[in-house]
Amino acid sequence: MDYSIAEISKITGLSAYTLRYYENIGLLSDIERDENGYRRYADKDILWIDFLIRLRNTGMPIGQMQKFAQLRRQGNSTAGARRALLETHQDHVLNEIKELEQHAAVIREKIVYYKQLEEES
Amino acid sequence: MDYSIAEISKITGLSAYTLRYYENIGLLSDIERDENGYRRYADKDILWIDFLIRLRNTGMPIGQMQKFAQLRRQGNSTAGARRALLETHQDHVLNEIKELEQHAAVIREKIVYYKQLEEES
DNA sequence: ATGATCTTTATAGCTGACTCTAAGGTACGG
DNA sequence: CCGTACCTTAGAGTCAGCTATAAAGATCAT
Repeated sequence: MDYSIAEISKITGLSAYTLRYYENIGLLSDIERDENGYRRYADKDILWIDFLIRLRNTGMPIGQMQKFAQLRRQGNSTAGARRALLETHQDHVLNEIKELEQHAAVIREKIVYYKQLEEES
Repeated sequence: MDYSIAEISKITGLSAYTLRYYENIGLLSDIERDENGYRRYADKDILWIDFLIRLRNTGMPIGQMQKFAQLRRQGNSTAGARRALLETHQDHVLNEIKELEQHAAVIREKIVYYKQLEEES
């Protein structure tokens, strides 16, 4: 199975613009082309794009994603480096979750404070 | 006690540029001036700046912070509106925490996968 | 009283991450 | 063979959120 850029856009939620952009900056590579030069995406590309989206959604900057994509292109021998990169990122994510929880607690206090203000007025 | 912009920058971690910028866009208001026109920040300003930082760190866009700051300037009668705004934001934050946890779980699986790859190679 | 080190304003520039435009090629229904 | 609906590229534009520059005034140590 392969897909046009419009189909992949629908499937992944990334715009066609963004898909081309990601390819330009090296996040996507080896995307097949049909006889007219149109991109044809494969199922494995969808998996990879979904993973990129996951990294993005956890706040990984594009520079690091590029590093990761580059290691991936270099084959299995870079598995260690890729794991290390992911573990560092994982630490960031877990840390961010903790911080968000603390912030959320303070915001909750503030909400309680406003409720009191409303009752008094 | 009052503080120069350089001191407040150190205390809050925001650059002097950012402090002036926040004042320009209405996030900070009624900052005192000394006889030379230099800004003099009060302790209440520090509390407010810290709260702004908290909102920022939980991903609140500046536009919403402006809305919040505007309500605050209008006095106690807006407590309800401010509480509502915070509650909506709180929902976003809690949701984001949930999503981050899910993403973190998938990244963990990926890390395990790379560990296997390394052992096989 | 001079140089270094603050501060002020207005305005320009930067970074990250897209998002769109222009100019053109391809496909396909009527 | 015309319209329109895709697709291509290179490059320009946008947006949020700062960050820096320029020109000038104030403070302070030597």
